[in-house]
Amino acid sequence: MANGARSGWGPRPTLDAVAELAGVSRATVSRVVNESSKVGPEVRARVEDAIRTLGYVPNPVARSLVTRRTDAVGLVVGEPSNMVMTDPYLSRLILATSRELGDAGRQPVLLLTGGENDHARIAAYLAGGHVDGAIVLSVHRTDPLLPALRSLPIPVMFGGRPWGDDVVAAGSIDVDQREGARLAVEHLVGLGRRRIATITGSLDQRAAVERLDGYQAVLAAHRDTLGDPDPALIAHGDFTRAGGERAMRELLTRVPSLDAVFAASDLTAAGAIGVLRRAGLRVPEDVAVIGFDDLEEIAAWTEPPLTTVHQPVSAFGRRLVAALLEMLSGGEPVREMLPVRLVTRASA
Amino acid sequence: MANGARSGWGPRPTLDAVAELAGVSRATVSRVVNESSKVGPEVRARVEDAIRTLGYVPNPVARSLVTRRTDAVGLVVGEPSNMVMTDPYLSRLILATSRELGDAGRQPVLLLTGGENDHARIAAYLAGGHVDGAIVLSVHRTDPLLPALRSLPIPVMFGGRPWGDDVVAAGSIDVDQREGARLAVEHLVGLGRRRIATITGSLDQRAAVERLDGYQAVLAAHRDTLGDPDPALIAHGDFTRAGGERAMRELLTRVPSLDAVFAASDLTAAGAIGVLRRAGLRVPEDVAVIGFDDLEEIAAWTEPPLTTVHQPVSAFGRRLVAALLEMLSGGEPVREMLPVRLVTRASA
DNA sequence: GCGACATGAGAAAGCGCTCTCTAGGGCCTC
DNA sequence: GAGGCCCTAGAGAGCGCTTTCTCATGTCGC
Repeated sequence: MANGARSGWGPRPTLDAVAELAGVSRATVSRVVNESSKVGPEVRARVEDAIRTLGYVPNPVARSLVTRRTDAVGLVVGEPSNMVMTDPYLSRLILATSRELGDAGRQPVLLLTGGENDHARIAAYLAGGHVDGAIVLSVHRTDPLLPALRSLPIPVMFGGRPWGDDVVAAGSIDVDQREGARLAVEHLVGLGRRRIATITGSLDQRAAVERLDGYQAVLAAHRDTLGDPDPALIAHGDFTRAGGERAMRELLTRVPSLDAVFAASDLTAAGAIGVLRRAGLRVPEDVAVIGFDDLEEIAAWTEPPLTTVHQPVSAFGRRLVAALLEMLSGGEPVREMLPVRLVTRASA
Repeated sequence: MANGARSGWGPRPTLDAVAELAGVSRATVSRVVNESSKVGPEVRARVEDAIRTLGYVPNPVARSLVTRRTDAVGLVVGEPSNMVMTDPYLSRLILATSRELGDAGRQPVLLLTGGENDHARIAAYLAGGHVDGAIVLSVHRTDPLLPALRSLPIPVMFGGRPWGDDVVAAGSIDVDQREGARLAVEHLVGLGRRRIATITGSLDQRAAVERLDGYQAVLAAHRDTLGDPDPALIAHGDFTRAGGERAMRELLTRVPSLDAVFAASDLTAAGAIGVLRRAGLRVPEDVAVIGFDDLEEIAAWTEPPLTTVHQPVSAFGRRLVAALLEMLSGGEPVREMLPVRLVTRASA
């Protein structure tokens, strides 16, 4: 009925049907389906025949009612209402993780937070036994889902450490954001740049804060040559291109003499480069620019190609899934930091 | 056990527990949970109390075993092995559809085809009663999943008409690809351009073929002013930026005199513009360029901003979901074509 | 050649929920 | 004031599967 009235959508054959056709008991069919070794070759063949002629497919719902597992994993994506689409890095991470789950025989169930009462629905979904565990990507500090995630009755892995992860009995994998920022800014210092600005990401995401931290750490470390850090060199973006443009314009107004910019994302960097060029400044001659992410679609195609901090997207997804699987089989929550590296192209 | 040994992951309270605490029968609790009207206010209150103190959450698995519905919908994305990430249009469509499903109280289950035996796993998943219906996006002609999709025991909606949709008992929504191409190329003709080239998308996707069709139709219609269509003006891309660059270089070699390009995607157009400018050609003065998709992140940020065919992403998702819901409640499969429009910016 | 033992297959008890069917009041009607 | 109704709540039968427990074989050792 829920399936409507179309032909071909009828009820599917059950275990009993197969059992009857094969002249065995339900239990035996179940054993065959689940590849238990305790079935004689002849009986097994008979059952397999029956399965084939009936086109039997086990009902996963009935199965998971008794096995208490669904082989599905929630993929929760914190989405600041309108912006998830805009972030190619996040898209890639989602897909990498999702593929990784598929390879592990787990069905990824994508859950986007963002709508009105979404977080309630999602929390209920997660708590309701629909999935064996969850992987959470890109939660924002203000996400109303966050409290619920802390007390979920299933294992949870965070991609990117959540705020206050010290109290969460969940694992997390993160890219070494601080180190990435450090590499980038050190590179700029090494290039002889003296007035190094930065455009941050949305500071309600921890990654943005840590990239800013890394930037500030380098500046502090080179206080002798660079002088006291100038707050005017910090402009706030939001990881987007438009945000990068806006911030770059601000910076240019405030500190026309700047000679380098460390942007919190490739998109931001691309926006910044656009503004710089339109302002008649040459990249990298007048202003060196470094991004963060190393997204093929962007970094390699800016003019000039972008020097940027490479984030290991596939490895990220892989580790996330591996760690969750460990937790699912009783292991302790994993905390891990993935290395980054600087990819030097033409922009710095 | 599947949940490991961590505290707090224990068994959840069942309907019986609630019933016992409230001093009523299971049936009554079920009625309260499902908001049946047949429960007296006093009893209802008692049950609600019990639910609250126990923190009861219904087990969806058990429920759907009897109701025969899961309230989940499969979101199948045909992924040419490595490339889904690269297509921002597809990402947006996925997310729009997914959000739309969420708003309709249906849980989107993202299924990416692409891996080795993925199609078998996915077909089994879809046929296995995990979801009530499916929405299929971006299937390629050679996708091994396609045959399986044709004979699924559940309602299916295709986003973008699949190859040979005439024989599929499924619905489809598509953007009017031909018309979009027609608008674009007519615009170029109207601008007085005479040697109008095109860069196609992957021709194993129907959208690419139809955009090419539209292009050819306009050229044929203007044969009197444009002369006989020149096959050298058609170069093959794959919707990506790199593909656009490659194709543009070919075109420039083959037909240096071209004065306009219709690209099958914004990404492709962006690539083409890059090549043109590096070749010392001005856009749009020397060569006018039109894209397809109208993705904010790209179209508005090329230099010059891109004239392009706008695809209604949100409406696409909305209609797709609405049509599937209709089928789920017994309606006939919907076939529909969404209108497109040309967005004129600076590149043509 | 008899008991001890694997080994393969069946019977049956659920998993947690929904939903029909049934029973018991209270209230209305005549 | 008795019969009939409606309304509420309980009993119980499954949904399709897994899994223990049990039993009937066939096999081996001594």
